[in-house]
Amino acid sequence: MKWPILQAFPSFSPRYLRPFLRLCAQQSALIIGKKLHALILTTGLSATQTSFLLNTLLHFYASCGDILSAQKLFVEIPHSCKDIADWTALMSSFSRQNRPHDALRLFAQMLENSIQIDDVPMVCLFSVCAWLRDVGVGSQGHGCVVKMGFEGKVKVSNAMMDMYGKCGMVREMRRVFDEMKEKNVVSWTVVLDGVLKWEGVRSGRLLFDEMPERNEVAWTIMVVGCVGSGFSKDGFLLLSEMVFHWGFKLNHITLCSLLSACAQSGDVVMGRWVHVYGLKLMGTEMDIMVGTATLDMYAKCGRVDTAVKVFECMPRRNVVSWNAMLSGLAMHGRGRVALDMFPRMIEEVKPDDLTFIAVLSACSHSGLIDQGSYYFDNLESLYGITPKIDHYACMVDLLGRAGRLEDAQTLINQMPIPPNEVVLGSLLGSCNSHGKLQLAERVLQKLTEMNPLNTEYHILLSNMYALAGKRQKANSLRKVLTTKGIRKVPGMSSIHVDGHVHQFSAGDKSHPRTQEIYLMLDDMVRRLRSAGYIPNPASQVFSGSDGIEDDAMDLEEKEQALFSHSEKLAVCFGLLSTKPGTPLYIFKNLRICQDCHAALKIVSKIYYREIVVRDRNRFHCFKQGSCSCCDFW
DNA sequence: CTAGGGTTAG
Repeated sequence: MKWPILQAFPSFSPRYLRPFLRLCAQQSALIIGKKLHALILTTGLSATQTSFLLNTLLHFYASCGDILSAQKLFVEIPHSCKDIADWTALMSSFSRQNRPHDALRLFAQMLENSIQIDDVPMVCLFSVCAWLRDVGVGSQGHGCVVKMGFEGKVKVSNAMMDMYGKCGMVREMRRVFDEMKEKNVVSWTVVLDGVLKWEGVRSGRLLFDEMPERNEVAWTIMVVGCVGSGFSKDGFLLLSEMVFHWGFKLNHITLCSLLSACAQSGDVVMGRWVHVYGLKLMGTEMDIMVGTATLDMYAKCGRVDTAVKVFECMPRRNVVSWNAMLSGLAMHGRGRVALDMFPRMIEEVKPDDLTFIAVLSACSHSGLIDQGSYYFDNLESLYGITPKIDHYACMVDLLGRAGRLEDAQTLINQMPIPPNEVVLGSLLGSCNSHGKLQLAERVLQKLTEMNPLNTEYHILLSNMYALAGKRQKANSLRKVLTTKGIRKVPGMSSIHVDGHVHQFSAGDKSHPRTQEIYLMLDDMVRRLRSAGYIPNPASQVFSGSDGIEDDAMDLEEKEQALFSHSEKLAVCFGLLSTKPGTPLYIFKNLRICQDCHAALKIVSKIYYREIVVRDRNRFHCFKQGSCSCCDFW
């Protein structure tokens, strides 16, 4: 056997092998490392010599993410040679591979085995708790830190603050921060992230200005925080200051986080800027991750055609890119296109379970029942994928939307896993669209057992009662909510104009241009009526989405309430603040209401405007009197 | 022959 690699070692001994294995670990060169491991076992090193290498090998496998091999070595290492670093290597490997519970179990075993814990596993513990949002275990960890006197270790405190921040315990986080004698950029950055998330952009900005030192991470977090809270203009100003004044270069991680923030908030203006920056930085050799984030941004900002273009221009694509593309098409109701692309996908990459969530939801949003059933039935046999609860949820959705509620129920009964909230919530939604009151009652019962705090389901059923003329039942159901003191999430619609996000709630009068908006609304309703639109007060009760208590209203009031739904207000503002003929892009946090859906179809026609609405479920593109969802939602 | 393990930005 000739191994060129052997010639690299003047003497085949741990002394030379160890640095080589470390290099493999650093570079994640799993194959080469494995060959070395094989050599070590076969080349006749003495048992003592080999045992000197076991820890290094463990570290190598742990850092390459080959947990199985790492675990095997962990068992093989004799007790006398196993120390804290070996435990920590394995634990951090679990945590990096998204197996937080295994990491926690290992930590518990360390305690059971009376291993003297030092600061490093503590950092790892907090990172796991942060990921799990488990402040219970996290604060126990805090206790350990105090007991063992690790508070002075900056990294430990940073990880601890991150844990508190991720869990929403801002006060705890700040307390730790204030008591730290020695802080570094990371400390400030962690706190900045938490404050932005839980106390808002204003407090975040104050903290940001106070920071003694800001690296590109801090800047990115600040910009993302602005964009995420609708402060688009401030975000953009900060981004240009970061790049042009301070000369920070954006790397692919920064680009991805910015793009994802733009996708979430619907900020296509900044999204485009970031896209262009990426193009200049990388040219046609666009990084796969950045390319994927870019197409995802365009899709989620309502520009699905641009998303397709970006996708087609990517020199290489992985399964994530394909999944993003397919689910983008699904959200836009382009189920047919998505299915046509699928054969091309399986030539390029191996589909995973997310792929089929995209495919099934594409079928569901486009009413392609047969195709959906086909893929679902063949998941295992053709693609080797065991259906998970989310796939069942898609199928229940698909059947339910199509009115096949019996089939949906049968499927739920056949599931090997008990149904979760998503599955039943989707079934309830279908009961609603198909007027199955009795089934809805049963489903609601189960849903309330699962999640007593969710108001949406009660409102849905209460609206169904109201629609069926059972006012008393409807009201008593609503009373249940009020006596429990639970308030529903208010419906909000927003629109980006000139770098600002304008947000509206139902009947909102807080906008500086309220007067003009309501004049426009009057005009709109008048023109809608003459175009044949009949307001549907039932859907005021029915939609429940924009939340106006409606017990005592007469018909006229109900109509008025209907007219001032948040999405209509946003459209009116859009009509009067953008150039004629330009499309309007509206974002709504809940599902679009049925009356608004009917109204916007006509608006798109009589105002010659394309109106794109992103609601919680999908996109609706209103154009010349019809909607891309084909009324199939 | 004795180092090796960890935090923030998808």
